[in-house]
Amino acid sequence: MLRLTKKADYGLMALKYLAEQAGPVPAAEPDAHVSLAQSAKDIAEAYHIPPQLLAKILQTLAKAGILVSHAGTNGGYALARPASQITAFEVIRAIDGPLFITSCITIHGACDLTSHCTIKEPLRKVNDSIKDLLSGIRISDLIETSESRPGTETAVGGGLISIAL
Amino acid sequence: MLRLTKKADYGLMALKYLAEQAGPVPAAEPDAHVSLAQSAKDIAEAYHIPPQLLAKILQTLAKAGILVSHAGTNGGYALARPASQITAFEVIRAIDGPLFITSCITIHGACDLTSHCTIKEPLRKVNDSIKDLLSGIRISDLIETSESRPGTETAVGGGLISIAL
DNA sequence: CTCAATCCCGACCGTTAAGGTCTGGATTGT
DNA sequence: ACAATCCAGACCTTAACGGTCGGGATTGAG
Repeated sequence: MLRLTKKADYGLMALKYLAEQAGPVPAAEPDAHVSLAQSAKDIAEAYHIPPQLLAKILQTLAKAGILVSHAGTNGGYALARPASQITAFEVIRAIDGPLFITSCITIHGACDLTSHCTIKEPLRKVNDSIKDLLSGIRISDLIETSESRPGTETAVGGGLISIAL
Repeated sequence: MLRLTKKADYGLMALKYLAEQAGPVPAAEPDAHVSLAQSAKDIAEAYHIPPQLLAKILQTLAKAGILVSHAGTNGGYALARPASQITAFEVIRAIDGPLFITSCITIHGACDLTSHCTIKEPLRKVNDSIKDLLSGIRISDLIETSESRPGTETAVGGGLISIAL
């Protein structure tokens, strides 16, 4: 439950990969274009994920304006913006669709049980909080975080959270 | 995506209902027993949800120690603890099972793609944050929150969130 | 100009889990 | 003894997820 789809996972991985390929920003030209084009096939191989599936995911991200694509030999995908300007939220939303923690919260705000579903409001706030949470994470945050010595069980608990109900 | 199951929804509603039935704490006896017994059938009717399904949910919650049950005529379910000591997190966990935002994070911490899944750590923190978020919500927070004049579109944005990556 | 490497798109399919039902049995108050 | 309730498990249906396939449209390279 409350699970991200694998597609979203794959999408985030791919974006991270593209951000890394761009290099740690050559310092010289900060506006040099955001990342080199990589083919779907290459990225899929790098992470051992089904190429055809990843292809579709990348297409989706391109349609959403997160990636730019280029057909032809040596074509591929590149970030449409710097990695620091792409949030996990928009990626997930682009791939998995709108984010609703509960079936009560639909696009129109109404729920099938409209009147009797007394729990809607509080959950809606949780929903928004999660949204804010994911909006605060950028692709650039994903790279270089992987430096956790294996075995050291990386104390994770640091999530400082405050929610106002 | 990232959706709570309906079962969890129903469970929360039922708990809220039980908490309300207990009354706004008679002020006199704060330790008077937490709530009156209500049959699964009654609760189901109150919210128009399938009785047999709710029955199973309540059984699950009873097994988890969140509710106490009593068979026989005028039997039913009651909160095992005061509503202020039951968190949304434990309810959801009891009903939907362990909370993993991504398929990468399993019970053993490992993921199928173990080595190449480079995104695990950051998402794990998101996971923990959501857990903390839900742990901060108690059943008692759910009641009386529903006072939002319909039509006033209740500005929701107040979720104060800070996450430390 | 042709060819190969790409991206693009829609159809298809198997598996799984969610949501819900049914049936039979075990408690317990009246 | 009986009716109301909880308990437990098998069962079914549907939809979404994860993945595959095949055909078509770009575009750079030789």
